[in-house]
Amino acid sequence: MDGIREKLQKAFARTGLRRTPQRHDVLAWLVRHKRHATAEEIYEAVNRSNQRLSRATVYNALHALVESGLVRPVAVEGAASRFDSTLDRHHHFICDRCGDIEDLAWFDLPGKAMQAAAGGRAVRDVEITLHGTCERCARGKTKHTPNPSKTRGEQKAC
Amino acid sequence: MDGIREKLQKAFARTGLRRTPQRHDVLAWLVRHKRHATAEEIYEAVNRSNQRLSRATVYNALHALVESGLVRPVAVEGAASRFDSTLDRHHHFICDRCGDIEDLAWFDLPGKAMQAAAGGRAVRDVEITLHGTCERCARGKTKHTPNPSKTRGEQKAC
DNA sequence: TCCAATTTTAGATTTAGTCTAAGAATGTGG
DNA sequence: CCACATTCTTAGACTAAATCTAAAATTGGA
Ligand SMILES: [Mn+2]
Ligand SMILES: [Mn+2]
Ligand SMILES: [Zn+2]
Ligand SMILES: [Zn+2]
Repeated sequence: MDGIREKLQKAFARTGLRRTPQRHDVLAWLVRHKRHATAEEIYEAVNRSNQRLSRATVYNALHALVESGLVRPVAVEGAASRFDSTLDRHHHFICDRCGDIEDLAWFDLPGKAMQAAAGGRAVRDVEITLHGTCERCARGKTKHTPNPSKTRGEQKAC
Repeated sequence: MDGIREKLQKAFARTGLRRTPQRHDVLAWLVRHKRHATAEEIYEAVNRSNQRLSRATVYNALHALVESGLVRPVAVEGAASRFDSTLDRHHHFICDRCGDIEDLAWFDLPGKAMQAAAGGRAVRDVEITLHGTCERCARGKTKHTPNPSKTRGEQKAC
């Protein structure tokens, strides 16, 4: 029955990243809310409850969190990067019609083939992304908004 | 002995994409030169020999080429997308120190596991990207800066 | 408490990419 | 060949994404 606050404190302690109020708020929002948000979305949401939080700080915090492994970035062709609080290992599916990013269950790569391909390089991370049409778009129920950066309502004090 | 011109004509014919001088120039440059160039790099290079080629046209051409499968985009976290003339199937390695993108030999995914993870989604393409430290950076003799925006903030020897 | 290092901030700046509206090129059918 | 609709290209304005700056605030430790 650890609260989220304690959980995040442990996460910060584990990685050695200094836990500032801003970093905490950004990570807490990511953990609690929809994944794959853009920096701008995070800024707007967190800034609502913490008036004095600047865009630059969101970027700073996200960079720090990514570097320490608490957050994973997802690059999207021609659009703003998205961010994912990595609780569990998983892969991604990006719909090329609506731009939505969905989580896929983790599955392993053939380690031997991969190592052969990587040669002498030091591999820190493997990223697998499937591209295609999501089920909603396949059903024709598409809003055709490849750049879906409009508000999430609903935010709460941390 | 087909020249590059004939090869590209065939490629355009095969995909059904209209071959305009601008699209041809962009694709020809990609095929001939370094892969993984940004739209801006392509614009600057091609524009040198064809004074009347606009930035918008480079983007238009790249999008058309990507859509028809002659070029593949490579999204990079926090930096401009790069473009790759796809001659052969391969994967990518991105160095998180210098930002360089290197080609890796193709290897297959466990198709069964992948299909299970994808569920009902229509998968058009699979993208595998390894992240880590390239051999040059590992050796500490980095003088290249292929992705200048990746070397922001603190960068020591890389 | 004091201090140096780190972090945050607002706003300016740079970079990436799209959009617009007018003109040029293309191809098709006559 | 021409007429004409369609597609493509263009310059530059515009929007969006991300970084930079330098001053102020916060922090942890001595
Ligand atoms: Mn995810
Ligand atoms: Mn490549
Ligand atoms: Zn979709
Ligand atoms: Zn490197």
